[in-house]
Amino acid sequence: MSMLTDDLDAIHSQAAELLRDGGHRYTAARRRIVAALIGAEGPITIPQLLTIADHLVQSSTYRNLSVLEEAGVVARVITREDHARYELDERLTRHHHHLICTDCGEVLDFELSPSLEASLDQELQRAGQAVMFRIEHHRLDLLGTCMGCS
Amino acid sequence: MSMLTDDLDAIHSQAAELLRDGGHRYTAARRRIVAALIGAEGPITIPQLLTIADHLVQSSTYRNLSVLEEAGVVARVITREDHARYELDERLTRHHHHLICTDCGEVLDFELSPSLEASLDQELQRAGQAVMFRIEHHRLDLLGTCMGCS
DNA sequence: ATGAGTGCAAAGGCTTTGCATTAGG
DNA sequence: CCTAATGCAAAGCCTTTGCACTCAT
Repeated sequence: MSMLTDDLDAIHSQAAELLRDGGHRYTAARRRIVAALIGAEGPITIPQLLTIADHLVQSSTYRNLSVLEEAGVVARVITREDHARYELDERLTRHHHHLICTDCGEVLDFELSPSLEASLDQELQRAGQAVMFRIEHHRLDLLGTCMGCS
Repeated sequence: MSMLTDDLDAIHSQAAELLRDGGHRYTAARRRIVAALIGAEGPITIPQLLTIADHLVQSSTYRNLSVLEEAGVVARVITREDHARYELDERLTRHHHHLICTDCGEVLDFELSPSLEASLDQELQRAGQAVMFRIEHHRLDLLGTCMGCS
């Protein structure tokens, strides 16, 4: 999720605020994590994160990603691999979906047309009500083969 | 995915055939796994599976689920938990989606209206082409709170 | 007979935790 | 100051693997 330079400060500010709300601090290590996620093309694994960003300790990074997730700054993305993937939470970016390559595991972002997104939401609400399920959000992924692997 | 009694034989037959195609056997243990999945309301974890069905050894069950998945008999479902979940593959059942309780982790099946499913597919194809991604299938889940947890 | 399948136990590998130290507010 | 955060190492936990035995064809 690469961003305009203008948005960077906004993202960091929101991250700081979300953390404060949860009684946490926006430390240098957490800022490094967020910065790395801003620069990524899509959700990245923890090994990738540890490679991209310097001065990140594995255990602290796991802990920080937990805190950041709980605070709503980042979101854990489930694919099918061993490694968990993380991205910035949609409240700091935009609602989007994922293209997951079943070959190499890489994940790309994409967006749906607003109209389809709307009718989808509508019907999902209906489907949820039918089974007394309170829907918080949905997750739509495409599984297939990416350009490099096909 | 509970089924009509009439469908049971068909499912087992298809399972046997899919396995044969891959050079595998439809053994008693594998039949027990499939039977347990037929009886489930949705994707179940391996601990659940080991509890529901008797005479299943953990390591063999893991191995068998791998074989069954590779053969296309079962599908691994990704949620957010520690335990993997499995269900019968859609080719033995029907295309459907999941309601995932973010509280207790349970997963229920549901279906979308055929018309929305169609327009969704259409737009997803388009979205995939835009980034040179060959789409095999999609995955749509609802995250929220189930009746018991709300 | 012959290779797939099984069971038990041990090992792998991602993730989490204990604990002493450091640092942010 | 005082609590959150950090680093290092060790432990956890789901899952996989080695190996000898059994079973299906």
